[in-house]
Amino acid sequence: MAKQSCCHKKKLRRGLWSPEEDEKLMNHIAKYGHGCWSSVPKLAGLERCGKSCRLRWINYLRPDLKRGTFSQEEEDLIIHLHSLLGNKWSQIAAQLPGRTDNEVKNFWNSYIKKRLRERGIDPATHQPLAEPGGATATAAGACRAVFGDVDLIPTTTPLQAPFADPMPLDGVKLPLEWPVAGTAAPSSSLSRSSCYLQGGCFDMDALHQHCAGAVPAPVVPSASSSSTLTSMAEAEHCNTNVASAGLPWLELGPNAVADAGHVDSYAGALDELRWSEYFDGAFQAAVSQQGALQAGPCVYSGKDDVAVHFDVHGLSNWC
DNA sequence: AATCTATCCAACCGCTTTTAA
DNA sequence: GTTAAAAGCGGTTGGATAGAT
Repeated sequence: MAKQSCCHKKKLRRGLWSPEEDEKLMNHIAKYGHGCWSSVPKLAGLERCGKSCRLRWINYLRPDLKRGTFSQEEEDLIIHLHSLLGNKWSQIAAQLPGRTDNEVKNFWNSYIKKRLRERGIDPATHQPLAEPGGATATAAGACRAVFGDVDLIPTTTPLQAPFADPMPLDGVKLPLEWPVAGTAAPSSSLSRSSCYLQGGCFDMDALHQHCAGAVPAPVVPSASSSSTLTSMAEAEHCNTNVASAGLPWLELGPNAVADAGHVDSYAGALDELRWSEYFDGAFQAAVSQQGALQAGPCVYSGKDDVAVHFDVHGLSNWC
């Protein structure tokens, strides 16, 4: 027997949110925080289930959402993280300040997947698609993802965290003109606000201290916002001057040993490889050039036996 | 102008994990 | 240790809209 959702059980309202509902929810959270989500609809005067309220807040009403089109950097980062993490949308979104897992997932499914296929890359495996009559690249787990053996190496310019100034909950005034269904939030009201309701955001103060050369402060990872990786990138930005021949904030490097000099030591052409090149076909050339280096079928793998254990939170150990 | 098709994305569903009693 | 509730997550659906015919 199919289980009915909580909304069905209680005959609650479903579907798109009206501006009035949005306003009720925003007003409630601005005043009291969300607390226990299951009690929010009742307290806010909404005929919705708590789950629906939570989703609406996380995916649309949260003041720290960026919205709008994804930048090239964001796109590249999503692809890279997907190659490492798979469909862990929440973890991927956590590295993209102001983006939600739902947004990233939709972007992936509607745009990136298609684009990768156009470039002859299997979005599921990040390997070249099988050529008709040619060798398949996905031979039964013979290889990890295309970027399976590389690490994210934060370099000179991290993705910009959109909120420089933490906004404490006390006294928070959410602009009521934003966002209503179908309208984009005015950037002025969103870009510098960071909602710390329920302690759900990363600690920019700690980050700034970190950047200023203070004792590295633990940056609290959070599912609702950017966490360690971005923080790491920013820290790197502040403390070191890592030459970046590729993306300004990201380089490819070997996975196994994340030592300071590993970029230089990474074999041949890979250390100059950029995502744009990857998409523009140079990727294919790099594959052929690297052919002699690679014993296995992995396109980017120079160390076939080194398993990848990518732990986003573990990246804090890099500091 | 009308209809069809493709695309995008907000929201839902159901499962898993975490937390509290 | 057990159980129930809450929260989190990823997959999927369906409505709105843009573009093509």
